[in-house]
Amino acid sequence: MKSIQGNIMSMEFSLKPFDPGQTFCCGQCFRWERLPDGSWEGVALGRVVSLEFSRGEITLSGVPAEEEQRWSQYFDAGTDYEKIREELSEKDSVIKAALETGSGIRILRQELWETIISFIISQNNNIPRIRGCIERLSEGFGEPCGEDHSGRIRCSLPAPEVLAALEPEDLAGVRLGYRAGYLIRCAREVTERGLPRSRDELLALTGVGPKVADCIALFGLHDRSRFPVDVWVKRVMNRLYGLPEDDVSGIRSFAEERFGDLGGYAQQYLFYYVRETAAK
DNA sequence: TCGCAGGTGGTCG
DNA sequence: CGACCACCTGCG
Repeated sequence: MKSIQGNIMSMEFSLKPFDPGQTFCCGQCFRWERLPDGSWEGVALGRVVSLEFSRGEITLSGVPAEEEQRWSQYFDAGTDYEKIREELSEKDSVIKAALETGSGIRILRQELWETIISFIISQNNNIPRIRGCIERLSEGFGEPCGEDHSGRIRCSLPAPEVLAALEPEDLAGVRLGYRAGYLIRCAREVTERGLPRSRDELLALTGVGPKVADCIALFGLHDRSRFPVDVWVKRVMNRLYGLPEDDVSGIRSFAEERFGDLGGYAQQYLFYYVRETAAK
């Protein structure tokens, strides 16, 4: 266990465009939350960090200065969002409206193994429960990362070798349901074969089908052309583009045709757009 | 009570 | 190959 005692450090870097609420709530991550004072707290890259944002400047607390590079990369600082947004806005009026609503979205560069676990858990599941599962799994089997605002010790997700050595019964308390078996088998496959490096290698893992593979490829392998089609995307593609909801391959090929290499960004804007405008 | 939630694996035809 | 369908869990 690494000690972060007496290491209460912070760093600042600029990011434009950026909106933490939009970025953390567009479906890509599960371990960031808004605190009552309006700041954000997250567990990522092996640390518990708090984030404040104003006037284009991010202030990150709980991170040593020498990790600045790592964290600006996590927030995708090297990508020109103005250019991407400009290019996408020329495609059609639907994506243009979505770009307005989610003007501060960025696609985080998350750790691969974390995205694998997270999106296997996400299948046939809802967001509050996904978050709960990830917390219980971390707390029970991960490594301590630090204290959060309430003084609770937060942990990383367990490494592949740790999960590989478990049996589904060991994970009963995490309440993953049938996904516990998927996770353990997947961890064993990763321990044997190494981490996946392509969508095809992802699809060869237990618990990873087309949708989950696209999410992991997009968020964990940083393949920005992937366009994950989940129920929300089906909904928005039907409502706004008139495509049949049950034809996933039709939606995929439409997206590829329309958005090309920028499919991943388009998906995030559309996902956020439909969630924001969801007539509950 | 029952369907549904950010799907997938297994089994049929 | 494509169409079904069971599946843990928790909530409305």
